[in-house]
Amino acid sequence: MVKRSKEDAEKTRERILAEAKTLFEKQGYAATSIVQICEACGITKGGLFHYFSSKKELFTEIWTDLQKEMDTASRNAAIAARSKTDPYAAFLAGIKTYLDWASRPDYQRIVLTDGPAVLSMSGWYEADDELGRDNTMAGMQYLAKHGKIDPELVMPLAVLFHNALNGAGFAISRNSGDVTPETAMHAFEVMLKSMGTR
Amino acid sequence: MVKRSKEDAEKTRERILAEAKTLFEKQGYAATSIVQICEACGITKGGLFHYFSSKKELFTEIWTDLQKEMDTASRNAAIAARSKTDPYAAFLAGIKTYLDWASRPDYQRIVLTDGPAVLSMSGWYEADDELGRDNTMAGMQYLAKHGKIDPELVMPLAVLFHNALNGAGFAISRNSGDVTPETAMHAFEVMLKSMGTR
DNA sequence: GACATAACGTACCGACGGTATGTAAAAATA
DNA sequence: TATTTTTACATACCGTCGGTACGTTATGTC
Repeated sequence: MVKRSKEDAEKTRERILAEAKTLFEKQGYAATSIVQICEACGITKGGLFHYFSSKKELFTEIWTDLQKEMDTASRNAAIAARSKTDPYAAFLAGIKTYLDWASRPDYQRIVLTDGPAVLSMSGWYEADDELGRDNTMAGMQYLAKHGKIDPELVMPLAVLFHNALNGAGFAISRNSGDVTPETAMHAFEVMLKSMGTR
Repeated sequence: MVKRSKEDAEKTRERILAEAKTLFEKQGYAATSIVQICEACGITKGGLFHYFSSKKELFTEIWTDLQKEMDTASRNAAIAARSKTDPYAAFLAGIKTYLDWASRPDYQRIVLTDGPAVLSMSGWYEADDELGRDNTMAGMQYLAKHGKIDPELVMPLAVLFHNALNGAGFAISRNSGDVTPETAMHAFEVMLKSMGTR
């Protein structure tokens, strides 16, 4: 068993991604070694480095996959919830989906906790901007278009709202009692709608 | 020169903390080695481990110091800005101070970026809760006391606002144009005061 | 002045991320 | 079908890392 077919090779690659993701989620990036990942996959380091040129690159792909999954999920939820009667419906549906994701342990650990440190902050923010913040941006632009907020504030408000959500995800997963997906969602709705009624 | 006096020892300890902080800020926690810190201090590993039992412990102390500094700074700013005419003044002054800190490179890298990964998220949140969120909690409680928001939402709203600020700090330091300390502050003020006018 | 202790230095260890190289089977080529 | 090239790994090795064990000597204490 020294060489597999192309199909098997693809499976090996996905196996590495899956096992690495599990270990990164459970132990964190730094505490997870490459050999540990290899053992979980039944291969050796030579095999892993054939597919990924570094531990960081492997992590980055896992990170990106998670972000893209979340992005399409919340985008789809927003589209599905579009309504002519309730202008906030789509935005809030996207938010709700994001909150669900942000309270998931894998998203928590990989994207929110380890991501910034591993991708050295700038890289994290670049990608996080492009993906996660689109939804909040759209929401804010909607409010601006309807004269609810100053157009100059679209960007900073989107940043504020987006990170408010990130933090809510943290608090929820911590499960310290006072913050649940429901209360967070409710609080966010209050926050958002107050903006529109001024 | 194998043994210094107690005064010198204290200086050595502070020297380690200072040099380590500089390196952690510039290169990040993972990319900074203990020997590198030692070289910057003019000592060897034996010396460093005499004061700090692990790299993580050293980092934790630097992290805690930074957080405490920021906390007292924003607390003092809030107290100094207290006003009978403007109920938001104290709260906003605290916020402003926090925004200033959150846009500092050392606070950025050490507390916001590397902190969660190194302190494994739960530890980060514990301390961050006790320190950084007190101010926002107080602000929300003020609003609740005056009937502006549902008391049940004090906690989740504090979480949302607190993390909105964290994110604003990131965006500011990234300096991508649209978000500056001024616009962020303005946006935050709008956000906060909308809550009170409903 | 004897003695314990504090403040380091020195030497070493296992584990880590990464590289260089080997190898056999699959795929491409003819 | 025979030959060549490439793919999919395994093996062996390297420098560096965080951490430990232990040594050494000046300092404080009685």
